[in-house]
Amino acid sequence: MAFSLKLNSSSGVPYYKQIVDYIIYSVINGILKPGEKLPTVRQLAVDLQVNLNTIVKAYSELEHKSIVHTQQGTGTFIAETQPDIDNSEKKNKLHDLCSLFLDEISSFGISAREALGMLEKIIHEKRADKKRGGSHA
Amino acid sequence: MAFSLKLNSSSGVPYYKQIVDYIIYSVINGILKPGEKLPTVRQLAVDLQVNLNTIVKAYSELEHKSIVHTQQGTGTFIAETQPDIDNSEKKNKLHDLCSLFLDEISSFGISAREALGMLEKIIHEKRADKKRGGSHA
Amino acid sequence: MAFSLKLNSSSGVPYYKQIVDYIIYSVINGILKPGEKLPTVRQLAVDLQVNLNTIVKAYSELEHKSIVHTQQGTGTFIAETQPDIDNSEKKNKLHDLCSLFLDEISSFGISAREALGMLEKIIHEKRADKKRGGSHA
Amino acid sequence: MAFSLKLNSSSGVPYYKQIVDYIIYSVINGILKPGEKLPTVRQLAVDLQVNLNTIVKAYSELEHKSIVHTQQGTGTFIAETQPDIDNSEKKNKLHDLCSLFLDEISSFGISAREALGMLEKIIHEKRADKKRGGSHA
DNA sequence: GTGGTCTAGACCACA
DNA sequence: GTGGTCTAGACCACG
Repeated sequence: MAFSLKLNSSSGVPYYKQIVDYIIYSVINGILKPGEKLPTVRQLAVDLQVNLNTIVKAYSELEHKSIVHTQQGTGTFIAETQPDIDNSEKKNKLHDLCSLFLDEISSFGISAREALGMLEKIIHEKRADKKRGGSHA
Repeated sequence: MAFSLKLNSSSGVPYYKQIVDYIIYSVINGILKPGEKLPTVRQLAVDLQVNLNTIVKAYSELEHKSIVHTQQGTGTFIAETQPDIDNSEKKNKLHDLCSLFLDEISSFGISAREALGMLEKIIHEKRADKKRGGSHA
Repeated sequence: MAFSLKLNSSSGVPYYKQIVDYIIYSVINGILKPGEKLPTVRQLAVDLQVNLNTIVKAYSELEHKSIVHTQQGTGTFIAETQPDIDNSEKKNKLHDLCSLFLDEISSFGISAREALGMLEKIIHEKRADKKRGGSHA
Repeated sequence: MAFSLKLNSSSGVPYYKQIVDYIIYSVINGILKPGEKLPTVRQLAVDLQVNLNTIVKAYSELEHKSIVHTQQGTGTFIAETQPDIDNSEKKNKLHDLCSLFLDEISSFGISAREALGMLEKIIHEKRADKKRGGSHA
């Protein structure tokens, strides 16, 4: 079945990046599983109503990141082994990013409470977008 | 006087936006005070080693946001009345920062749920630090 | 009997070429002997879990190179006379392998000069090993 | 000045890859130096007589490999810090690749001497190609 | 002027 | 049918 993704043409985020982000998000959250076949480039182009090359670019990006694996003539698949940062390193990275984020917002006079609220709002919006999408076209 | 600003050429954030952000940040934090004169576009272009048009674009943005005020032939000044940095501008910045943060963590294979957990943990730790004395940042 | 061949889906080398190379390799090294019957295309397709057409293409290539010989309704056999594997075929293979090798080292930031030096060093070591007895690989 | 590169349309190697390979080769061999500006995508497209998008693809590949660095509106530059594998690791990698290469050729009944000859021939051809090119168009 | 993105449409290699 | 490459040409953001 097609993706539940609707491209946002007014956000300024390039289509190809929205597709990349959506697939990464889906892999992280177990919506797409290792080995699973992605839609063909042509099919997804039709579904999302964008040019074929835009999908090609998105899939290429994902291949560069080792998130998907392409076999010519066969299709594109979620990679069996996801490039997982080893656990302790991941935890460090997470801590650093979060710490940096809190520093940044505080330098703009924004409270942590406000930031958490905004984060939850954005996450919620993204989920809603994904649920909503797919019924168009 | 020159700014203490170093442009980051590898972050992907456009120069003009880095300049805008820096000046807003400085106003919020009292580093630049209402009525204070900003460097001329030419001077700042030389200091930051960027194209003149880049500074022009940054100053225009700031003028558009009513954060600075340009007097023909005299220069550019921080506006006497900072209308709503606390409202619309801060909210925009907050949204941008949060969105960027979510992008970043997802590119490291970290889920939003994990990040929120870590943020809350860090916030909690900081609070505890403050109560205990907070001298060791 | 089935081949001891595992197709590598991540190498970028097309399946049909991997099969061709494997059979040529087997003929050169006496694993497959002149007149010996190859698996049917159907059987090999099942064994290697690839599309039937992939085997057809591989066998065609081999037939074109006069390495195998197909008898309608009977099967495919290693040709009785291996005409010039030692000449044109070997030369092609040599060129391919060398070209691939140079690509690989350059993608690791290694210059051709360095590689040639290392090759000569290894060759020299192997010769010395052989003279001393050669029992340790 | 333009590159001394002539695209080979009959080799089967995609244009964009020939360009990537050429630039990597040039960086490794000090022909292009860190910080040096590459031709604009439009200029190179004219010089090599290929479509602009082909150059864009080549430069993108190089950016993915962290070999070049792009600043929108300014141009594309050889990265200041080349992604250098640390020295001991590089040496190990080199040894492994060479060893593997020698094993491979010997399994095809090719002698090391033949391989070295072919390698030198290919290297020589590549150099000649680069020298020859650029005078056309 | 510089790169970034997108469209429309074509031809080729592989399964 | 599947992805890979390439062309021609357009519009946008940045410097």
